[in-house]
Amino acid sequence: MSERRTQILDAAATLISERGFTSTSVDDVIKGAKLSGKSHFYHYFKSKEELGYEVLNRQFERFAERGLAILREPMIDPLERLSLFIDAVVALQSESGGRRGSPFGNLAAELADAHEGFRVRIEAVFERWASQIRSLLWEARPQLQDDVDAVRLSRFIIAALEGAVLMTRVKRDLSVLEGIAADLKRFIAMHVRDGAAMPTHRNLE
Amino acid sequence: MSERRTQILDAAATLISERGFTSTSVDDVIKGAKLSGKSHFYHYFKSKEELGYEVLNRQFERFAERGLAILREPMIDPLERLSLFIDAVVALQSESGGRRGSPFGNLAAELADAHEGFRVRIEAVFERWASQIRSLLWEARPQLQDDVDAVRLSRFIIAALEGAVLMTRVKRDLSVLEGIAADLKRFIAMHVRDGAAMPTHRNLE
DNA sequence: CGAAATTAGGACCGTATGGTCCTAATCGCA
DNA sequence: TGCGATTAGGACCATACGGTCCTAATTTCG
Repeated sequence: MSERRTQILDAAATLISERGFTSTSVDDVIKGAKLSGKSHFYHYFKSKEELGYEVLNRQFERFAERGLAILREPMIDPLERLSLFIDAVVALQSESGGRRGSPFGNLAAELADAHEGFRVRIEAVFERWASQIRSLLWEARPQLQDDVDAVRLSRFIIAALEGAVLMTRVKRDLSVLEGIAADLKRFIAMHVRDGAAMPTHRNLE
Repeated sequence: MSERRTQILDAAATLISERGFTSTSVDDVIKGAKLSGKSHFYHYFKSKEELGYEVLNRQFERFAERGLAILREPMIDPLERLSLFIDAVVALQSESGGRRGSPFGNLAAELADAHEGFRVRIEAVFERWASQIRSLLWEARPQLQDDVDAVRLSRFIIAALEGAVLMTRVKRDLSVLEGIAADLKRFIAMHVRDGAAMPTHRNLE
């Protein structure tokens, strides 16, 4: 992957997460990536749409590395991992100072109804995310109550986090996300088997 | 309020909730409301922005009448009301066949970072919504545990619902929302005082 | 009736959009 | 040395955007 390409993708990612896909023009991206002109851009991408798809992919990869990876840490108790993952989402959001939503939630709200190509790709992103959580819940099965529905619980976690990021952005107040994250942990703890010991009690309580 | 005006507002509300504010052009609204031309439109609204504000207001009023009103029903137990309200959100979403998100969540994701005027108005909407839930929780105080934080819980409920609507739209599957709504009720039930009887057990369990 | 509000319809403007095409300079590398 | 990939930069295009202005017909209502 050429350096210029990633430069363009990075600039586009920033712009899209700030203004949305539709409101980000190709000329904006060119300016942001300091390209010489349109032909320079179209040398690397065949259309703005394709750029958008690649940006989404990279955002997910980045999230997979910096967020979802925690869900697979082999040396940590699964439920503790889940709690650390929630912390990581809060931390990632803090980086942008509470501004800027989840890149997935943003694109979802903007394009889910209007653009089938994006909708399908965003759906795939959420599915991969949910699947990671499901695996973790499966692993934590001995500590969980028998009737825990991993599919439903994983969806609930994602929805709560996405909704929390959205509200945090609207209120411009990070403590909104922190509060919801804490409540979400309590909700998860609700599914723990009575006899099972809670991991470290640092994060889930 | 003249009939034409509401006609324009209704057409705009539909278009905006389908394609977002930015992607809805004044010409689209004119077509949708069957106006004769631009001057006809600008006879009623001084700008597209102002139209957007009024649409948002109307969406909230509609939501207040068809949704939030349930939270204030005087003859029903407060927690039961909360449960019925969640059902109402699901029902409202069903009307659009799972498509179309919350008009607030949509605008929030699209404009919260980009347009301060909208951000402030959307924040006010969420605040009024949260305040209704807080009142209800205050009313339900005797049935709730002492340490229930009404501010936090109300935010959690809204975030979960907004996130749920978003995911439902992406997956084009209403059962996602139904599942999250059910889990949300269980989370609320978690805050009920041990001794207190659950209302009808029909909705909260 | 007559004035005011509403409807109708079109011309126009400056700006921005995604995208194409073309020429020429520079670069890495075999 | 020479070839292909990259960089540079500009002209151009059809379309769309929000918004203004103007004229004239029609309706509403005191």
